[in-house]
Amino acid sequence: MPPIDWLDTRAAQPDSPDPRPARPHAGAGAIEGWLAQMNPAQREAVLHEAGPLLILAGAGSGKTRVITTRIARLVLELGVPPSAILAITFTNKAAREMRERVERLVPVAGMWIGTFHAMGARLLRREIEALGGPWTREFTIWDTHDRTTVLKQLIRESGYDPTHFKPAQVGAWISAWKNAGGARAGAEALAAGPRYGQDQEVFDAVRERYESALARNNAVDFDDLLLKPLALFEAQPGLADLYAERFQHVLVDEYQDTNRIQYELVRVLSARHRNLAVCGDPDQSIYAWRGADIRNILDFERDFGDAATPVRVVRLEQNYRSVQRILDTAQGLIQHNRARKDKRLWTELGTGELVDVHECGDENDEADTIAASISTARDEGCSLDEIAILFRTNFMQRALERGLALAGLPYQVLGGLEFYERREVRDLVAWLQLLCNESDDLACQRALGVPARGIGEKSVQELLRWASEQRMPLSRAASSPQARALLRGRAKGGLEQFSGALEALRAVRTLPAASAIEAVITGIDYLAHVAAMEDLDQASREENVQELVAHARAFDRDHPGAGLLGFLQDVALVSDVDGLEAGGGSVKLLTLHAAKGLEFREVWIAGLEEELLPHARAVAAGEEGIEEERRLLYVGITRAMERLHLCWARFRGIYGNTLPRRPSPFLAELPAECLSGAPAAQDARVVLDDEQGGEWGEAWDAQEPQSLRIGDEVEHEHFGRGRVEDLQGSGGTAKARVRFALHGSKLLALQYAQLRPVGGRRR
DNA sequence: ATTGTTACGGTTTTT
DNA sequence: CCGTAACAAT
Repeated sequence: MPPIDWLDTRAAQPDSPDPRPARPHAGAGAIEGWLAQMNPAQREAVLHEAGPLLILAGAGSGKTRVITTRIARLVLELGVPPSAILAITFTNKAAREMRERVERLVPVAGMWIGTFHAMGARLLRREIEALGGPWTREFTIWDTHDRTTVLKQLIRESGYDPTHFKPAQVGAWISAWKNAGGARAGAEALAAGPRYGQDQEVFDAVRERYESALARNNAVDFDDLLLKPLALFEAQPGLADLYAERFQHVLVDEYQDTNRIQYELVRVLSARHRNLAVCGDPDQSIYAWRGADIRNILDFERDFGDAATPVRVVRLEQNYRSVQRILDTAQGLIQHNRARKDKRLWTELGTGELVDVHECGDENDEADTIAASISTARDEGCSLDEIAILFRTNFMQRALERGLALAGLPYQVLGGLEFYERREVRDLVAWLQLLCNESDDLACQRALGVPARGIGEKSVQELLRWASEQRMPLSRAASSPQARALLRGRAKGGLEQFSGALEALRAVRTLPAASAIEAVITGIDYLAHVAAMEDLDQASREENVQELVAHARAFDRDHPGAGLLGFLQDVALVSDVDGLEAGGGSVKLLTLHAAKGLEFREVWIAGLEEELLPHARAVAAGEEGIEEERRLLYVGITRAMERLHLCWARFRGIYGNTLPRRPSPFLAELPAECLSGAPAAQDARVVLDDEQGGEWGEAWDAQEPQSLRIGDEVEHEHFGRGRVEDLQGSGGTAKARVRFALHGSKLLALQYAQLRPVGGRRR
């Protein structure tokens, strides 16, 4: 088996047939030119040579440019071989971008650039067999979805009710436990993990089963991608030394978002040469909820510096992205965080226009407002590519999409996991996983029913039972005549068909990804299967299949030699497919989290409302939660280069109910002199200043429910005229269902909605 | 075993 | 409201 090291072998130029074309790269002299365009702080960060380096980089301060130039200089002037450089990013998108930008400057062959998880996967592909467990280098990566599926079975097997112990929740708990160090030590660490009272016993039992399922299936989950390398390094210091020796320079981006395990990995990998450069912005730390520990960056100086080699700290505060007004707005907001090192961004890009605050009727009105304004911008020659709409939670996406579609504006959703969640994609991926890793029972279970062969739930259970008795993987059991004897009728024939297909396809594991997928599609006659499932539009299913093949082809082109296993790894780790799509000419829709690291000429942030931003659950978590939400909005604001629009709606449909909303308290924290459309901010102030009273208080005085009758004509300030269809509750909880001419039927809380009776009736 | 129906529950954010 | 999941029917 050839060494699996595909990230090393990526072609320098995608369109070139030669994997290693001799590209003209900048000579050493070019460095002077790059440095000349930089500010002193940036230069300092680039030129720093040995020892730990902390780059505190504000939003838009040219951080990526500094890192890429720094890498280029290491190679060109200090003669560091590319293979001695490890650059870690937080998202795949960032990794891709960094690789592309470094590639333009110097040869990158042999350089490790990727996310923590990709790095872990890569390391394990080489070394997992040294760990001494049952894993082989063909291991499967189980994603969160897979984990949930497996847990559901295990919870049931353990005699518990999956509706009570929710698989996803148990999975989250197991993940937290593993990351808290549970898997690495004994009772002491066990106590360190979060505890769940009397459910603890159940969690522990399921967790143990889950871990042995991973081992039995030759699978690892996302957490293992970080934990196993660390365990490996701890068990075999010699191996750790080997890597630490290799990586003369380690660079970590978005360091404020690293968790404890990542911190320790970085520590091990940089231990020998101690040339660790980290880069981050505490104001943009938005992942505490998944274990990121902001102390990693705050304590960096103490943790990695000593008297002989103190940490060099560089602060990048000149912003090259946004106009001053946007920076002032962001600054005004973030200043409200208490736990914060002060920092002040400045720009030479001019003052810019005021930030627009839009007060909308409801989520559809919000979407229409945004769409209408973007239409106008387009007519004035603005490219849609440069416009983004950001939102807090995914459910908001739908209304926004609708508004854009209605206005005939092309859009693209970024960062959605959708593609790999599609059934047909998962079907094919399951087959591929199984062909690479015959121990993967999960993939096998799925593949057994693709296409439908008359092997139902019961037959699968039967096979599983027999397989586990024989201590063999499901896929091998499926090919065994003894197992076949357990089944009868249609299932028996189906199983024969299945094992035939499996046998015939066995060889595809060594093919390039695209060829392998095509072979599977033919081998199991998948397109006929797709055509047979007439539930949704099968045209789009076929398209998805074609798209998967196209992805594979692109992967093969970019990573020659990586093969099917490499592709599957990419599929497991890369959630955003957008980089591969032709994304030209469309408005971008994305969550605030997904927006980090990106920039757009014009940015819209929707849903600046109480309970949404800051999110109710963050608020419940206390002041720290609110501060993280504030940072999240800060990230959103600082994505904008020229124009920023903030929206909130007086009503929003949530779970089918239209609820009255209040503007986000964050709006009141923005400097008034930066805003236009100020009423919203004033409203927010009223809310903050005086919870009960003020003009709003009056408006909220409860209406007499008796004053309305079913059938009454009423007028609503945003929805216009409508007729009362139904009344329910009384007093403060009284609600009326009103059908509006233009907005359909809404359930309105009378306490908040100001319904004016029309047609003579007075209250 | 597949299909159709109904009930229920869920929405933070992601590698 | 919507999508999924458990259930019933053929």
